[in-house]
Amino acid sequence: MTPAKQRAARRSDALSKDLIVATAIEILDSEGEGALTFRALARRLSTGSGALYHHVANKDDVLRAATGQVIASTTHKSEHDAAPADAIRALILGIFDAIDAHPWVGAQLAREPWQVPLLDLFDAVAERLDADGVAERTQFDAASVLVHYVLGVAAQYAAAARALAGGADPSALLRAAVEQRAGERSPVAARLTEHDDREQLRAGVDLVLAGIAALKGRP
Amino acid sequence: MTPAKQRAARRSDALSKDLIVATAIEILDSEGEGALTFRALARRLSTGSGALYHHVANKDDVLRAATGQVIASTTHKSEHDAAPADAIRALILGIFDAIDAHPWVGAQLAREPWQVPLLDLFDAVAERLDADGVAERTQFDAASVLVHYVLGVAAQYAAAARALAGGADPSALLRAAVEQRAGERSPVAARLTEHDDREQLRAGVDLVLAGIAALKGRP
DNA sequence: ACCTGAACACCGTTCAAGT
DNA sequence: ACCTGAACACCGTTCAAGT
Repeated sequence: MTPAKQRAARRSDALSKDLIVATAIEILDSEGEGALTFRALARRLSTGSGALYHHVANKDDVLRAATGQVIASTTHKSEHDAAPADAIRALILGIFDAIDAHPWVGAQLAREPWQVPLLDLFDAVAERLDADGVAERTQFDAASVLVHYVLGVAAQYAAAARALAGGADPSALLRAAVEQRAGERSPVAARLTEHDDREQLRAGVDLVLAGIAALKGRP
Repeated sequence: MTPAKQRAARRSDALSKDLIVATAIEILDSEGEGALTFRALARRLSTGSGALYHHVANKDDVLRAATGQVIASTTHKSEHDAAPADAIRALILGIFDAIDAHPWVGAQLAREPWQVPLLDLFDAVAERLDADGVAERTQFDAASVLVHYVLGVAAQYAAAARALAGGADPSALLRAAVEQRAGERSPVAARLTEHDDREQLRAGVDLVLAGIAALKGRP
């Protein structure tokens, strides 16, 4: 009996793209971005690394699918009865929470933007603003700011997770960078070392929402 | 005469971190992110790959220094007499222009955020708002949104440049992704395929500036 | 058709040996 | 002190050989 047959007999899960992607998510979540290799995938699946290429195109294909799965599961939870501002806050914070739970998603979103899940987010944001009577041009501008904003936060979060996995303390590194600068005055950036990322994201979204309201003509 | 001696005699440029970083920027600009290897660097510098480690810690060190050099050169051009809104627009668009000229900078900023140049940008934005009488909390929120926003744009831009270098047409890929979705209505995202990135960034910055003005209590 | 696993063409980094 | 370049420990991907 070959290993592949053993696996199929034991768990009734023949090798497939879904199984490969699910296993990739397991590895990424438990051991981090650096641990995802085709050799590690093949070992966990009790197969040869070459076998994977019968079901996925390449490593990017696996990462894209894994990211899509995580993001899609958050966007779908969008509530349709909430006020537009609340709905948008929930959408953006939902992306943050997904990245908080799976930091590698942040790195992948920054590496390959405009994947389908992000387009869905873009449209979901625009749709809420449309329902609120916001001009189409402002819908587009706002969606662009919010999606790129959370993309930037995602990238930063993933970098911090990588530093943490590498044994470094990201907040100590940030503190060191803040102090290293020749900057004499205006130490606003120093506050970066003491804020809560999720609360900061919410405050940023509120600032954008204030801008939308202002352009709508009501304070 | 060793190759190193020949190089030194010919151009009076002994191996140094500055020379290594300058050569790395040459490679990144002319051949893209994928072409920067220690072997390629060593070849251009007529030395052995091991010699580089006498002057730089590792590849990240080279990329960090190269990115810092590009970003620092744009932030320094900040005008001190312009209106706060104009100054902020100039700062953010300056980052965009740097990334437009050197797409690999976008990838590196997304990979290792909170490098010193970004902290400088953060402070520069906050300082302009401070001079304009904006509350400190709003200064911080606005700087956070604007810096992360341009970071997200940077990541997307770098990904598009990578796709282009790989022989693909990024805008065609985006169009395909837009059409691939099951999305029935609200095709706002479809407009992504026809906008100008720089103009869109400017519009997004204006939206944030409108939010700042609204929170300041004037329309 | 699918799997196997050695082989290929790369990486970043190290290190004994030179000067 | 600095340089050299082979060697090490990895990658993603391919492919002849099997079932």
